[in-house]
Amino acid sequence: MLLKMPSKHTTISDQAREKSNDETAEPNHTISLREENMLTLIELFFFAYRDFTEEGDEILDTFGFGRAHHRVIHFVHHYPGQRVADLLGILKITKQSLARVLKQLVEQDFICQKEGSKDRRERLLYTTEKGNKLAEQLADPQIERFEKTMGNFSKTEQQTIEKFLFTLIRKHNRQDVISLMAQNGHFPAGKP
Amino acid sequence: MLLKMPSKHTTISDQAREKSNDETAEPNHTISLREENMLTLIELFFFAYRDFTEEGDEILDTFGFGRAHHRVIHFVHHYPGQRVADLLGILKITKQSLARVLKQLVEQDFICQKEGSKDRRERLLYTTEKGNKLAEQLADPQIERFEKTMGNFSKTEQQTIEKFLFTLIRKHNRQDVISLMAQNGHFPAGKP
DNA sequence: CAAAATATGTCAACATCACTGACATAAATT
DNA sequence: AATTTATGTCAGTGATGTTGACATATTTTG
Repeated sequence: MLLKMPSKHTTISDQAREKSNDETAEPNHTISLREENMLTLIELFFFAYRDFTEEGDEILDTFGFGRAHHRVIHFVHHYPGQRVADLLGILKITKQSLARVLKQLVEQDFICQKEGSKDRRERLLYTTEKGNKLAEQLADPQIERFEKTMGNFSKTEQQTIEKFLFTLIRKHNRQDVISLMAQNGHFPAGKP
Repeated sequence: MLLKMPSKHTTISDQAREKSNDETAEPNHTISLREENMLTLIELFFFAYRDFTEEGDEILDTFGFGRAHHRVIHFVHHYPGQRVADLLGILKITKQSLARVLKQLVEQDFICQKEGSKDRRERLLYTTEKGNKLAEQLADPQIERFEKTMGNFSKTEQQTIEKFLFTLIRKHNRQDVISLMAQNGHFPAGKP
């Protein structure tokens, strides 16, 4: 299934002609070029994310898991020792949404829980060996895709891109992201 | 709810200490710095998209709509005269998923359908006046957010960012995106 | 023209993932 | 001792996605 695929009876120029003949086909009179450019970026962002998430799904299917499992196992793997509350803050989902997914991952031995040493109410989350394997299997194609993409850009450009992504994060969430990534010695949008 | 929020009894340095004392807390021995940098970008991409999609939801709630409605009305508004099949290719969802949402939007007079002039089987999709209003109401905060973000970058950097997003799209989908955007005179990753 | 392909719509059944609100337990803090 | 916190769990609900089958109208093709 394709977008506006030129076919025998409908070429792109046909469509353009059709559109210009149509009285209801010009809703964007009031849109400035600047806004139009932003819409292009917004749509590219949508398509990029659409494609980005598409890849892991086949792997997940073979385990009977979905994207929610992916996200949980990714963040537990990359930031071992998270509390449940931390994960809720990262994923911005409710406790019940997380609980269902987490329960499955623990029962099937992808994730294990350890009592907090200071606060024994806490359940610190770690991936098991089995979980590590799955996490890496899921991360590999995404890493590869980003490596390929970033390979097209200079170091400076790569910093621009990192800054762009960081700036898209809402202000009130940025410090949380920085704190999280600092756990692995990473500092988005400029190393200290 | 926050990420690893420093609280009275658990500071970030406490957590670091706890982590380094923990024998299961070092799963990433085999990960290269390059891969680590990619994981940072991947997570920033996730957080950026998470926050990006978050904003429209309050507006949508007041109409009893969800993100699926948003996506449909956005693309119909910005690219008037799409066929149903085109929309399926853009959103990459199944006919039934689209049908449910589209039906609601048509019934409630946000979108109208016109018989194709060449092929009368086609239902070309357009937004109504009511639909235009909603589409613009939904687009405005996103446009504003991107304008603010992009305002931090030079023209050259902005081109880098556009190219980055375009390159993240899977190769076999890029031509479709180009064809789509060409309908509005836009050419991602380099004007011709 | 008759047959095949195409565009769309629709039905039933189902899975995932999100939500809310209420409540329980254990442990820490006040 | 009372309160707050971290977590887990229950029941119910809704949005969004899936598959597969089938119907209709229309266009294209042999």
